[in-house]
Amino acid sequence: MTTLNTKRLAKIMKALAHEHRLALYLGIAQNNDSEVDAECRVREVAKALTLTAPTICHHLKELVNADLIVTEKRGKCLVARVNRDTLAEVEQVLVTVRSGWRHFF
Amino acid sequence: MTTLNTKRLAKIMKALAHEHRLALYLGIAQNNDSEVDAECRVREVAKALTLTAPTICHHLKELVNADLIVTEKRGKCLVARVNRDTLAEVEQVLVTVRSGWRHFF
DNA sequence: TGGATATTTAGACAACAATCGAATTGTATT
DNA sequence: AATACAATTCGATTGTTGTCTAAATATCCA
Repeated sequence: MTTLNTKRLAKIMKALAHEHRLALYLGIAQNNDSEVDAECRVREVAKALTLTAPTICHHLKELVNADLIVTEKRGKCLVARVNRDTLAEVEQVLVTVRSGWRHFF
Repeated sequence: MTTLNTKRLAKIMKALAHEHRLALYLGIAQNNDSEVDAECRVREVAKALTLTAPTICHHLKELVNADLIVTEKRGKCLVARVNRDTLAEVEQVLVTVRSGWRHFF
């Protein structure tokens, strides 16, 4: 787990900075608690977003790359779940900033 | 205070999604608690980031536009401070997502 | 093995965004 | 009013990214 410096934080933000990608992320988060996180996210969500599969694939890669989600192949399909640790890290920064911490960078 | 839908959240994220702009934001946050928030942020931070004034100006506008900061002109100079409400809103979403809320969109 | 379904890669294109230099506007001071 | 300093606007350029189609790869099942 890398330290959350400005560069890495910017990368995480960037991954969430696009409406479609954010919706994708939130969609994954939604279906995340259920033990049955075992459907084909990609194709399913693709429809909901009226985007093509390659585009979704591209967005997924960015989310993975920012450590926001992890993916796993199950049979033909791909399942994804959010990485709560990353989320917690970001939360931490926001709280810190909001409460006026001075030693960030 | 607008509702924090996907679109608006994406916009906020986008404002923080660039390394320089994030650094700018964090810099503003840093000098924020002090009652003496009364220096020329822009030119000052511009030097720290090795960017030109127009570029900083551009970034500031995006931060303002995302409701992340508010600016105020004091004499020749510009002072800025973070909008904690927006920050709190985002925090709220992250906490919500992390704890598995299902009713976001 | 062959067909069906799902994801990924590759390549192309259009839209967007970051940056700069030059010129402009605003404000204070003399 | 003139000068000096700070910020902004404008226009151009360059690099990045979201999206698509077409093709490739992977996995399951009959």
